[in-house]
Order: sequence, then C-alpha cells, then structure tokens
Amino acid sequence: MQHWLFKSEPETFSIDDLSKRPKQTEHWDGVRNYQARNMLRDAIKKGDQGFFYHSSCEIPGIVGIFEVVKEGYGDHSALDPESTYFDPESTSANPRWYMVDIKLVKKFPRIITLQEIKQHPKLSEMLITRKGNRLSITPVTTKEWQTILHLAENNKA
DNA sequence: GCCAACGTTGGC
DNA sequence: GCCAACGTTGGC
Repeated sequence: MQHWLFKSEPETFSIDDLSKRPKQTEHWDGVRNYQARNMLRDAIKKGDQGFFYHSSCEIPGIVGIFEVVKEGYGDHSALDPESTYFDPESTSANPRWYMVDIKLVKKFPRIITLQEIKQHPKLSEMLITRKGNRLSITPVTTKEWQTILHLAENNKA
C-alpha cells in the first residue's frame, strides 16, 4: 500500500465537507496538472491511504486521513462546459484528466501544521515543505506516514 | 525546439 | 497583498 498527500483549499473543499458527503465519500476532481494526473491515473490504487492537507488558509497543515475507494477514471468535470474545470480537448472515450474517489477515514484531533512538519527532523524532507512546490498530489514515504500518525495520536507537538 | 511572457499556486 | 516558484503557452 502506498501513501499520498492531497492538497485542498478548505474554502473550496475541506475535510469537514468530506465528512458531510454521503458515505463520507467524494470524487477528487479538478486536477489539471500532468504530473498529478499521472499519479491519479497510474499509481494511486484502491486501498491506498493519504493525508488530507489544507492549503492557502490561516493554518496550512494535515488535518486527517482518507482512503482511496475507487481508482483513477475520467474526470467528468472536464466534459462539462459549465464547469471551471472544462477542457474541450478531453472526451469520455479518451479522457485527458483523471480522478479517484476518496472516503474519510478520520479527522485528526488537531492540525499537524506545515510549520511543525518543517521543524520536525523526520519530516523536513517532505515534498510539501519545499518552497514553490505546487503539486496538489504528492507521495508520502512510510516513515513520514508513521511519524505523522504518531504526532496526531499523541495530540502534541 | 527555444525561451520570454504569462498565469497560477500557496506561504507568509 | 506580495512575491517566489514553476507549469504552460505561443511566437519565432
């Protein structure tokens, strides 16, 4: 099983929004970056888990865990002319963009903040800490995954 | 196929 | 709101 980190702006879609969805499940649409697309299409598997990260907000950081419940399939928002994610080059037969379905596993009792991640010796190499890193989906190593779980469960920095 | 201009992301 | 980083676009 592999681990991932998905970024979302909480004003657009937060972990609380996910928790309110039917079955606490939602499709992760709107990714329009080829590197992230390739991960959605090829690398992210059913059963993989990931961190839900809040970006562009007051306290950016990891707020919980999700599980992938459906592997990559065509992002239908690219087919909708009304959508901000519309892409006339994408078709249902030959989709340019992909999405997965995710289900909430748990919301952490506290935010594991970006500041804390940067300061932690075992986490300072995470892709999320790199200045200018704008990839909305990044892989997380097993060691990083376990370190963050430990931080969240101990409920302290 | 180079590269400047432009747009977007996202922390601060 | 500023600005650095970086992906994308388009002229040549």
